[in-house]
Amino acid sequence: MKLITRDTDYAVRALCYIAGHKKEKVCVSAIVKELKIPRPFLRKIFQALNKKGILKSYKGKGGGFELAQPPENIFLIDLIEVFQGPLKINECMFKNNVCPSIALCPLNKKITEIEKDVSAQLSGISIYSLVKKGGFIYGKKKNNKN
Amino acid sequence: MKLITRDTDYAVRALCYIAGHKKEKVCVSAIVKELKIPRPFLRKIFQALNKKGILKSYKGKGGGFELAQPPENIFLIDLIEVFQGPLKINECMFKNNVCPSIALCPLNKKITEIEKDVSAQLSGISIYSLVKKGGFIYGKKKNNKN
DNA sequence: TATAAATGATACCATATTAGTATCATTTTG
DNA sequence: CAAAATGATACTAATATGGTATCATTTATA
Repeated sequence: MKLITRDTDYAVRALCYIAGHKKEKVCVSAIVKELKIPRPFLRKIFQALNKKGILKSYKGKGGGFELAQPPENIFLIDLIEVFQGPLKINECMFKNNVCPSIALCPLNKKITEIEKDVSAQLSGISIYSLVKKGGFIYGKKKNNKN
Repeated sequence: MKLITRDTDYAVRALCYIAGHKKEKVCVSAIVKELKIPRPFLRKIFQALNKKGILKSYKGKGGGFELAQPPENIFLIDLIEVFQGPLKINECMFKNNVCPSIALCPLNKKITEIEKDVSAQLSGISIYSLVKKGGFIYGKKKNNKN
């Protein structure tokens, strides 16, 4: 059972990478080289993040991406919601007319509590909080010939 | 994003149903009728629960299933693990040799904490705790001709 | 102004997971 | 022996996941 899928995963890593290159635009090719993410997949991911206002893109030669928001304001929960839709632990247990009432259902109540907890915790993990501790510092570009 | 899949869902409901019929064996057909779960699917689910020692089966005419353990001892986490494998929120973020070390990775650390929280909460929800509150009392069999 | 290097848009494809179905064998009661 | 139950197992359909592929557009710069 996965809470985080591959695209969310890659997005987190790539955003951390960009966050480590503060003043620079970073192009997909550079990240692909460094993080070994399949290039077209990362392009798709970045286009989504761009549309959602998490990345800002620059087209044309010398273009690339930068964070559209400070890394303190980009949270894991946001990325999960971009790629996996809204956090919703259970959505099918109560649809039939079998359970007397979703409002009264004790399971639904408990699951909803867990959901809120998880959501709160995921909302506390920012890109900044991941980068500052050092685990995701990927080193600056060396001699990039592409 | 789902934490609970359909089979786990059905299993919970069916076990609650059985728990409401304490002294009786309950056959698949009866549950199917009451809960509107697809019959062959529920059969598959019950065979899995039987193998895991959560249900006890009686073959032959007049046979059926009963709980192999008291409902106080059957927890949501157990059912999730039967049908969805072990709770593991993230398993792919750290496999490559990109991240310096999984032990140092701040994201892994935080995700692991969330994982433990969720697991603890799911371990606190027993079939009994769902049945006793009344939300899952499905009423006894009426005149069952199958 | 042509070309190279970047992203934008979009459609497609392969694999895995989820949600079942179908069938035949076996057991048990009557 | 027949009916009614589960056991075992294989198959199938739909959806989600993890990508590819292609062409269009923009921009810097030689």
